[in-house]
Amino acid sequence: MAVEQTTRRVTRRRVRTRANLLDAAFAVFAAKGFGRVSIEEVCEAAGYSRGAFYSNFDSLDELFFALYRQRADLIAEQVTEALALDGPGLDVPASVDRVTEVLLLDVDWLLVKTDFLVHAARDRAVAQTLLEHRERLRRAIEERLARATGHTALPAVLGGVDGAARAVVAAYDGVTTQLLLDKDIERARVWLGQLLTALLTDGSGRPEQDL
Amino acid sequence: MAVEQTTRRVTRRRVRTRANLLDAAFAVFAAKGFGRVSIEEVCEAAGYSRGAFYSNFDSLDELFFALYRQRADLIAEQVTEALALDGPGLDVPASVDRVTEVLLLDVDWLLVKTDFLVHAARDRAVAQTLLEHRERLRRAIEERLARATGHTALPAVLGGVDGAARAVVAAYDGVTTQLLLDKDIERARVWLGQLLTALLTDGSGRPEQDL
DNA sequence: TGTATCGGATACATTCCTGTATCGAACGGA
DNA sequence: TCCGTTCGATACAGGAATGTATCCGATACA
Repeated sequence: MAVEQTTRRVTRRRVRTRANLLDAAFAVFAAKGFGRVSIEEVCEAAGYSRGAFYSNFDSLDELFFALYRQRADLIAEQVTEALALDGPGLDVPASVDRVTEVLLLDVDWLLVKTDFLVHAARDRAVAQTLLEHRERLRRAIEERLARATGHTALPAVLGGVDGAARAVVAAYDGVTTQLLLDKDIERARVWLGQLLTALLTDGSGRPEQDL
Repeated sequence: MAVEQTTRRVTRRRVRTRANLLDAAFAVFAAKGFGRVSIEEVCEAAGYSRGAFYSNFDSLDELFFALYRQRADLIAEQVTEALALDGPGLDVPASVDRVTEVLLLDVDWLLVKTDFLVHAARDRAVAQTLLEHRERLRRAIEERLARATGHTALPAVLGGVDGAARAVVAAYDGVTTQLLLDKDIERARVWLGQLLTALLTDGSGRPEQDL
């Protein structure tokens, strides 16, 4: 953290500045990619000088990390909420619609998240953070699926609720990759729905909706 | 391209230099990520001065592009070959083993490829190249699956051989994402096998091996 | 409202990287 | 082997980004 001290009077101005810097960073990172952005650019976009930056962060890496945490937490909450909404039956299309509303809506977030992925792939500590975020999401899915068992059967190949949840995440990641290239959100949404239906049904051709 | 001229005597030395630069770039990009690499670093790793670089490329972007094409072509060939090998029956585990031997073996390649993905996600022209590469692979898979129909049935939800091939690619992408974080190749391989089995069987619980 | 502290602007030194221009050595063809 | 061409090393100038030190206006709190 920038400026260590046992006690520190944190003013409102500081909080605002920090938030503005993070917001500006998000926009700039999304547009140009983390690797092509300088501290100055972020400051300029936020309407501050570099003095403000160094007063709040030690490096661009630290800011990126903070940015990721902020948004990832937000999204994890939203997804958990969205999954908690519906009843015990597993209405795949409805759930997918609601969740993708959160997860696939904002291509900018996908861009930044992928930047963060390649960043994490080269740094154990950062990777750990990302893995934890992913696990939180997977857990939420797992619980959702668990509530549905008894009502519906999952395909055996994946090995229980745990495997099924992993499969959902993998499908999401797979669809994301394609989406980053063709930028066709609607297509991605439909496609994810199909994939999940294929993965979460026993394959009798009868999707397990509303059972 | 660097140094345009209608006719040009290309010496062997030049070819060697170019190849060395590309190889060095691959190593450096894999280790540090495209965004954190300077032209000088690539040259140093290759044992050349910057003069050699500018004689062969105009920018780091151009080199990156050339590097991607080179490796992507190689891999597309290998995958096509691997898929052409076996008979008309669809032996999912065997095919997966053989293909992942090529696709998931080299984490360095996955790192570079993902760097290229985020690069492409922000540049239409580059994205086009990546999409073409992906389509080549998808076609190879499609043909493989087509040869298997009549012997085996695919789940209807995905909508024919086309959809099934897309699903295979998505599964691969999904597993790749996780692999980049946990670096566990064996796990990834097993996991991809399970996913594909789940996706490509009619879900009766009976994988369509050796039919 | 007064005052001590905090936050951010500004200016500066520095480092790193880029791109170009030039030159000698290596190369290939005869 | 000789010669014209090509390749890559070296030196240089310019620019861009970084991090720090300093200062003044803003802010919290009594």
